[in-house]
Amino acid sequence: MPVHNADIVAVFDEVADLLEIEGENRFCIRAYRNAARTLRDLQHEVATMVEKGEPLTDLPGIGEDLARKIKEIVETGTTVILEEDRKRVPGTLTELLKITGLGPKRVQTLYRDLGVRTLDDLRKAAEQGRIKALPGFGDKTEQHLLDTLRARTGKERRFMLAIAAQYAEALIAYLKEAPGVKKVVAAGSYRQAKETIGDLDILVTARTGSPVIDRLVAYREVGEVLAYGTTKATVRLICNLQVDLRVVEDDSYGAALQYLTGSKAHSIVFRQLAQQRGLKINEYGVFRGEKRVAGETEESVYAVVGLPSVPPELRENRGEFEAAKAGRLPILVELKDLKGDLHVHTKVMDGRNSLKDMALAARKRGFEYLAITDHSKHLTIAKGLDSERLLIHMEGIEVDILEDGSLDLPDHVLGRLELVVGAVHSHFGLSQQKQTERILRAMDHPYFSILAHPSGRLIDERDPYDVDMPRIVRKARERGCYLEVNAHPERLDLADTYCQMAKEEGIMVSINTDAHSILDFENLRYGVG
DNA sequence: GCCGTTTTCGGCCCGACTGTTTTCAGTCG
Repeated sequence: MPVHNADIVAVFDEVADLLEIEGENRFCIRAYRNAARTLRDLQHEVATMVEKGEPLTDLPGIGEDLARKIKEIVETGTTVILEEDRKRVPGTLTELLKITGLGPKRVQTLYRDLGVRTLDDLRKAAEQGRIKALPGFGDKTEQHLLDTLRARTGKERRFMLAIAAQYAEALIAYLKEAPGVKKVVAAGSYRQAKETIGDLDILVTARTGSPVIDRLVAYREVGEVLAYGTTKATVRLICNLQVDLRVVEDDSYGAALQYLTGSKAHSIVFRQLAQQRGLKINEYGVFRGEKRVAGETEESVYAVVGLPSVPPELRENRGEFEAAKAGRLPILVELKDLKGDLHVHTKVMDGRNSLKDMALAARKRGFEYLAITDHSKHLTIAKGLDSERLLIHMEGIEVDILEDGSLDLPDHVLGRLELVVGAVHSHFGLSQQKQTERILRAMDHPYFSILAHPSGRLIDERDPYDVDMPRIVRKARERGCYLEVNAHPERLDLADTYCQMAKEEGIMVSINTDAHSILDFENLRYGVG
């Protein structure tokens, strides 16, 4: 059975969880987590490296010991240390860690004193009132566990960026009206323009005594207040989106924004860099001893470690530090850079607006070009249209890639088009090899221009089909065709890490809306993100 | 368990809030 990076990540994460419950050395635990993170971000299969005998210790956070364990997992699917851990403590305890309020220490207590091994055990113990008597637990904790377990019916929902934006923008406008407030800005994964966000992090700068936290708690959309202090508060909106609010003085704005934006992996490395220079960095500023040396702006915070400010979207510890150090930070694409859209539909097929409406809307945005790319399978129906209308319509096409990788239209038709956008709309369940071969074959077609929504995923709804994306990327380079970043909030593929790969391979990506109405042009901001 | 412009040993990001305490551990981000 082939062992994927995700399998090794799962083993390392479980080892880390179990060691933590056992109260082992926390730095040893962190080493497993760091290694898991490295493998999670890796763009190629580590099993292949093992096969080729490439040194795994070149990977960050992988030393002699973990390299050996990776080999062991690749060969046997597991590692002796995990199996031994499982003998000492039940593996099912890791699921308890996912409950908010339960960390390793409390899980250990629950297991040791009450024999709780599973979520079901936990629920029973709570219902019997046996938890509140444990040391470090109490009435409130037990009640919280009961509430959480009841509410927890398999929903660990993340919000699509476009959905979160609606809540974020309204809330920010509302908070700005609190007396004494200076700046209100969304940080976290929202500011990083991730595809989905787990919660919304809001940073506020305000003069001392501003009632902005009270204003948040009084917001009409707040369903539950989870934490409520003088500098931070956490609430859950009725829509279930969790909001973390943090308030600092205005001269800490840069430090707090940097701190709250993350990602976690980026922040850890960043603080280490500061530490190496004898500096301490926190959300209030950068300090040498007691003296604050920076913090008003993000630029000032990055400058103390000798780096230019890294754009939020790049803060992933995936090479941005090296790039910043070498003065090679990329200039990011911005919305205003877009000159056109190469994938839109009209009401001739399944769109809502006419070709003319779409063209006028595009012109209004300042676009220089627009490709009308209605669907191919419907085009056969369009034979009934008069030839003049058909010809007007024949500028571009979104042609189906059929199961065998052939295109859904004959060459003499495709050859007359300016642009052929190919896409998979069927047979999502093929094996990785078949799916990959299918798409590669389609890309080999002489008229093929752009591979649309290359992974086929619908966020929250449909997983990507199983495809060897690095091969697709290399094929695009070989064939001189392009890959799409579909700006629809549910798609947003090509995904970020593969965009980076495309860039490194020198392949252009086309940010397209796949618009089915003039309103959909607004989605371009998410594609750019 | 990893790692090195201070290091092959001795470090490893940092602070707020909650609940249970009676000065703080645990958890979270």
